Amino acid sequence: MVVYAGQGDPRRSIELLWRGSVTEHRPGPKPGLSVDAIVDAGIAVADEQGLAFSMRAVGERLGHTAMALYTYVPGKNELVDLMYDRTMAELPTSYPLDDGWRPAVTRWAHDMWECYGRHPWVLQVSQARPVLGPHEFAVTEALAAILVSTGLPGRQLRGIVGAINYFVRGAAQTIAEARAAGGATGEADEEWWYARSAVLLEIEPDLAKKFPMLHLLEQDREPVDPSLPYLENDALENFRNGLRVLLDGIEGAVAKP
Amino acid sequence: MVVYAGQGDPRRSIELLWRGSVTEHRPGPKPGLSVDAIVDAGIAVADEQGLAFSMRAVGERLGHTAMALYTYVPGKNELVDLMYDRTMAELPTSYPLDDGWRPAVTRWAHDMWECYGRHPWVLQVSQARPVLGPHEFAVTEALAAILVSTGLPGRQLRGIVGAINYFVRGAAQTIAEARAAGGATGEADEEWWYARSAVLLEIEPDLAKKFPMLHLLEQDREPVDPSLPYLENDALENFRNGLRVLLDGIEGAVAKP
DNA sequence: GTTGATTCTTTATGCCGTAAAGTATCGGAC
DNA sequence: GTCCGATACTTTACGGCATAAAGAATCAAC
Repeated sequence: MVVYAGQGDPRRSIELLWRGSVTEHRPGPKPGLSVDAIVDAGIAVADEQGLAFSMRAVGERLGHTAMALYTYVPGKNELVDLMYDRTMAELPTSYPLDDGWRPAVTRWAHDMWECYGRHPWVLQVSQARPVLGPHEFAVTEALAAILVSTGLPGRQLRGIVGAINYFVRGAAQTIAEARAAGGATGEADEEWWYARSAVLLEIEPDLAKKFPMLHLLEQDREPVDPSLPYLENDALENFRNGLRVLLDGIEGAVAKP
Repeated sequence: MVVYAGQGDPRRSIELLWRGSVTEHRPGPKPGLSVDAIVDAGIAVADEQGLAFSMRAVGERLGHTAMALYTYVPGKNELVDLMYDRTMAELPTSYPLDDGWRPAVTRWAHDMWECYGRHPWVLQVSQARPVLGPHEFAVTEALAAILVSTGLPGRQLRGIVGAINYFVRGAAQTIAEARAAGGATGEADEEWWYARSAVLLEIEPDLAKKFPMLHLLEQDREPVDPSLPYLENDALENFRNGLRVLLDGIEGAVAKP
């Protein structure tokens, strides 16, 4: 299931996301943890195990129990929100426009793609309800800054920003989850794929005849980067070609009316 | 967390997906259930509760215990695979090309968008590892059939098929999860949104100055369909405008070399 | 009538997030 | 210096989940 962003107390969540340095504290034992440390540990655990990580795992990585985290963070959902926004802090907040908007958007998309590759669990955090954290804002601001330079009206730019986001996210998901699922069962993704399609061909031998267009689509293949495995090659090729088409569409809109 | 497709025994999964009518049975009590009935019940429950539905809920809807399901289906993951493929059966398997590829793709995208709207949980099923069911194949075959008529080479079409899929999926997710999250907390999404952004503006009053381009992007708004709530209006506008840009990009590729 | 395959229920295991209650540690007030 | 109350953290416990294991009921074939 997907973890929805921000179902807890809105004030508490937003304060955690936007907080400055914070909190001198008066009485009581000195804190052995901090929100920052917990968020870092959470990211590390999620990088290994995905969003299905447990609070116990995060606590243990910090030498404490799961319940210790609840002193700093209201619950797992809010922790995921914080992890998400922290991850977005890895990305640049502006891109040079010297060569125009197109190379800048391309770089933005590649940076985003790589960030998703480093932290695949981010793709499982709902993007519908924005986490509304500062770094998420900054990332979108960076893309918006590039696109505003096209001179297109806001109405059209909103659709474009969405399209780029969806595309990068989707393309990244294809590859990230392929890797993750292989890891989950202990199989390499290649093996998984071959096992499935072998069985499929055995049960449904005339697959190519039943779905001729899909079969046609699979023709005309050559490895983009021979050092990469099959599925990643595929994903990379689709990412580049798809992005090119999308950018062509934007170019058309800029050129026209 | 996301439910990954097909982690069980590949042979069993694929047989379930592609099985014909199946199974006379010899001794033992007559089955009170069937795979079909379970899949239907699963879809009904998931439509209400999302992918976090429990096997108990599905069993009870059929007047049985959770464990009864395991006679027919290896586990929850496989059930979700079956539900996914069954849902894809709602979509047309071909589109007329009388007016060319562009209106056909537009209709495909709208049908898909609406199907996601009816069954939002589908958006949470991993799309990385295709479920490899017959109806999923058929849906993609339909899109491929349209796009092959452009005459573009497979290399390029694969990226385009991906881009369209990702875009529709992403756009549908934005709206579907907005609705779902509202339902989860019992708030309407409008209220949720206003509560969050009110707190945000209170804590960070000069938001518009910190992210000027985002602020600029939000200008130039007018409701597409006044009968719809705010967020849905937004999503619909972005869907239409984004799709237009994407199709323009394809048109450019068709016209050019 | 008996055997054995099949359906379904019962029970139990081991996860999960987190509520509640208890313990230890400290700063400030007196 | 002593005590109060807030804070940090642990322990224990609860209800929920998927599903393994074992048992009860049902029927066809011999």
